[in-house]
Amino acid sequence: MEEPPVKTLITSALPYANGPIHLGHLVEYIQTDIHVRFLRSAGQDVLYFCADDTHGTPIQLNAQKQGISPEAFIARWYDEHRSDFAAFGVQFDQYGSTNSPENKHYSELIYERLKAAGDIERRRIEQTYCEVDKRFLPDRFVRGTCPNCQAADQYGDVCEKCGKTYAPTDLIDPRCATCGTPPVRKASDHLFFKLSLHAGFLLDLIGRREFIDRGVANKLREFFDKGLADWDISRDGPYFGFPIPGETDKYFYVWLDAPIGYVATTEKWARTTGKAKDAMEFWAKGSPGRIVHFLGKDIVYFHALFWPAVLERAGFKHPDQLVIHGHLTVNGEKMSKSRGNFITARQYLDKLDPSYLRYFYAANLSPGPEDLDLSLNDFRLRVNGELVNNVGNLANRGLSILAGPLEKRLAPAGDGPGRKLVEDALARVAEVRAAYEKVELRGAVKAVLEIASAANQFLQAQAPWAKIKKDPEAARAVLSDAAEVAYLVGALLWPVVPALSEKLFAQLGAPPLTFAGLEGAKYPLLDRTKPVGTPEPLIGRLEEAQVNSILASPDAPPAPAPAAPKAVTPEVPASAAATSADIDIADFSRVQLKVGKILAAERIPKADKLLKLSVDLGEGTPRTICSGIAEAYQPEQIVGRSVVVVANLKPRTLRGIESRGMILTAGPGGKDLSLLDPGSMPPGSEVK
RNA sequence: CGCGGGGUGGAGCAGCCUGGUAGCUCGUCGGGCUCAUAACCCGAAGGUCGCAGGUUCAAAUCCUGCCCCCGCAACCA
Repeated sequence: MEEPPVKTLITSALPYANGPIHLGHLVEYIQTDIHVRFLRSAGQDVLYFCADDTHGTPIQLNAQKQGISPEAFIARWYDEHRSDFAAFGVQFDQYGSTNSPENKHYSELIYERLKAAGDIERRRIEQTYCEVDKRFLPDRFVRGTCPNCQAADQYGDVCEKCGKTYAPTDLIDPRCATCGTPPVRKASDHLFFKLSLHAGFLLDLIGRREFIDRGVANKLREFFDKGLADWDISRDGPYFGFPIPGETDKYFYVWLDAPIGYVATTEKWARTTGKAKDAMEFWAKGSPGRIVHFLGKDIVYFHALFWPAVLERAGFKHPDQLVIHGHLTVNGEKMSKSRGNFITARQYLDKLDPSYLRYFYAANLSPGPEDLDLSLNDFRLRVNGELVNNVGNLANRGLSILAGPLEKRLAPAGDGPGRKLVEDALARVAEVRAAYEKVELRGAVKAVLEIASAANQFLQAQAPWAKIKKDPEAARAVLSDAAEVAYLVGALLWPVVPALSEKLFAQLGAPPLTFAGLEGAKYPLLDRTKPVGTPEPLIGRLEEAQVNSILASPDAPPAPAPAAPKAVTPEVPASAAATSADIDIADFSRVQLKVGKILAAERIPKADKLLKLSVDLGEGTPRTICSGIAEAYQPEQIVGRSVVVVANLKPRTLRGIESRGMILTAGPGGKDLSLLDPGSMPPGSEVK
């Protein structure tokens, strides 16, 4: 039965052009790439698009800090992102940018259509404005108390406690997140997308199981329970983004034009390749084909609510499916610079082959939003035990006899004991295929492992290395059949580790085998008249030290040595693309460490972890330093103690108190830390 | 009562939606093989599936309550 190939347009979420690609990003891109490769291998017509997300205040401010234009700033990240993805074998049909003429065009088009449909409303709102920074503060740059549930320190757009969405000016006691001063209120016209009108449409959409994971849909329903708020899609200048047509000094909010980047990148692809007239062949309402977005659970809100409603109202096609993945943890913890387990794509690539990571992610990924843990120990053991020892070794052990004493010739297909092995393996192709289709990657990997394992058992039982002495042709038959399975395994694992599969095909002297090629395939798969190639190990084993070396941070290795002072990780500007493991002595000497004596200590109201300290650094006037040690120490027990202080740290306001310096401690934090003790040296003494 | 995720042999996980032999990888112990990347194969030990109730002929799986851990967030500079 020939079905017409399904045309599928697949995207991964757009990485923000404000920092390096890290292993957390790669969960998504690798998951998506594997799915795309599978569909392609199965003969489907599939396109994979992505782009850099380039607009918004953080990028503007960071560019400003570096004294370059936002355009120059995002250009750097664009190149780096592309090369990182390429190195991991993530193959886009097109990689665009939201700061492109195509995106400007579609952002304006969609906006005009929403306006024409009566979905845009102008409202004069009071907004927070920082007179120090001379700008309106984006939602995320205002903090304050939630007007709905009184929770403290909430962002300006949505309360993390009660889920209520509101405007930044609704906050009680707001303050500027960058400079800490209380902002003033200033009126300004804003444009709203009337999301509230489309609750019915959206509820129906997220109720479809094929659209989104059920658990995620349940979570999303909370927004409806509270009442869907309209969506403010404009921002006042200064802002890095597209000017809104017909308005003065107003720009599209970054989250309006970011997903439109999917459309814009489609357009760019169409123009570049000439394979379609324009993006509307895919995105116009009623267009044939499927649109599938892969994204992380943190941005479901935008993709499942705003985005489909915007598309629908603008006469576009909304996505058919959202595949939501969880977040990456490293050694069981959230990946973060301060924990020392932050691993960038570059750091990884400097040390390890991308195939290991692609394999490990696949072996652990299901289609749901569960988090994935990259425990480095587990990573090594699993990769070695499954990919290297089982799959890799299967190919190598059989081929080396064939290529050696048996002179690279395969046996003609026969009815020997290996035939059943191959036929049993072929019988499982449908299962593997089904798992890939459901993005149940770990299920696919598991089935492949069982197939490979059966072939290893077969070789063990048949012992061709013994047979060869008396009956070389019997050995040849056994090894040829084992090679069949290796060939099959190569095909089944190609979406996961294409580089290894291709290597394997070459060693077998066989053409690439695809899922499409396996459709109705029968024993034998290999052309038995062709000689095999030269075997060599597909991929080496991972050594413990090698794996640990991808953690560049000095306090990361499971140290037998006493814990290093935790706090010395300097905050590197996001722009410092080069993340190097070691610093030289000059870097270290920039940190001014001094002995300080604690003169007074008190709790800070409503702060669980902070103590306000008065510390003598031998400077005449004692300094005020806030330190997060309240869970480990009572104020009275530390008065009079000597401590080590970072003296030249940039002052920072914590809980409204300016803290000038940092107290060094050892240990993981919380209740479990201890102050570093400089002994009896007087206040102001240098520490080095 | 902030929201979410989770507690299954020594470690990490699957199974739970659609009740009915507790499975996978690693580790441990014993054996085999020697072609292969100290790899491969066979066998064994090891779990009252967080706790307490309930429903049922039958509960890891459904219901109720409780305990604990993690994430988000943040005041860890």
